[in-house]
Amino acid sequence: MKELTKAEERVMQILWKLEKAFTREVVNEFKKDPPSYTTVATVLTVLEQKGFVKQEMIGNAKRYAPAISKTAYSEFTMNNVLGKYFEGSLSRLVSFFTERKDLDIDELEEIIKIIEDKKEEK
Amino acid sequence: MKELTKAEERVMQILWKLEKAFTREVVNEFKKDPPSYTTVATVLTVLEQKGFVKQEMIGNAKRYAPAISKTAYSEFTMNNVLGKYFEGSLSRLVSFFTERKDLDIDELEEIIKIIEDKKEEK
DNA sequence: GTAATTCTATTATAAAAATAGTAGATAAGT
DNA sequence: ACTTATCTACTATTTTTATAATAGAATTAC
Repeated sequence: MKELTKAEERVMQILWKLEKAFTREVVNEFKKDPPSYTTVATVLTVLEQKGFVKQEMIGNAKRYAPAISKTAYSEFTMNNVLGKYFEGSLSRLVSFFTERKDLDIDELEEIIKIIEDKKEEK
Repeated sequence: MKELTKAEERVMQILWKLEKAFTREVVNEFKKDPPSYTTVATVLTVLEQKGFVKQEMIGNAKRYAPAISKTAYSEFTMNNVLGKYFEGSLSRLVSFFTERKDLDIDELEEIIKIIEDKKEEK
């Protein structure tokens, strides 16, 4: 998988949210400084060429949908980040966060619960 | 803080590792397909303009060092990723990993320990 | 059924990123 | 001292990304 560019990523985030959308709908999701319709159309075309979205014709218009799930792309991104900044270790990442962020008790317990549950499974 | 471009990031990773380095040394760290000396020199100049590195003259050569720590940049990057893919929630991220990755018991326990320790503190 | 609107496809332009060559200064080897 | 190598500064080129205009097909509104 290749990395999304900024413009592409913005559009993908919208598509992941809407699940299916016409170009017009994607444009409308930009709250402020919406790019022009044709700009979005171009980005969608590129995304299709790159295999990130698929499209189907509805009447004369194309409706786009993600061809790659947000989850799959998240994993790709996280593996990159994890590899580059945490030597591929999740515990290092967690450690980093507990040091740098002021997490509240609830969040800490939530994490423990998640991990404990996983441990049970094994 | 602004995001590093790919080429910039590759150079920064080397500088973070070496802590201090002359252009030549940075070039030599590229294992395969090393870019030309002048390419690296240009990237370093840009990094300096952007404030990511600082430099000092040693004889007639510049020795570069990170002006921004890997930790600080990691945090910046993680906040971006966390915001975009995990609604800013660390527990969601951890949950994601435990679902998708086959973490071994040791790693799981390591994480619990980290979190428990933090909980103690509070 | 004609005018206005809405699409896509094609092409264009601009901006940013990546890569590197050249010139001139400096240093080093012998 | 003079040749060779090294380094920076400046400039140039190419590639990629971002943005959008234009033209023409299709659709909709009246």
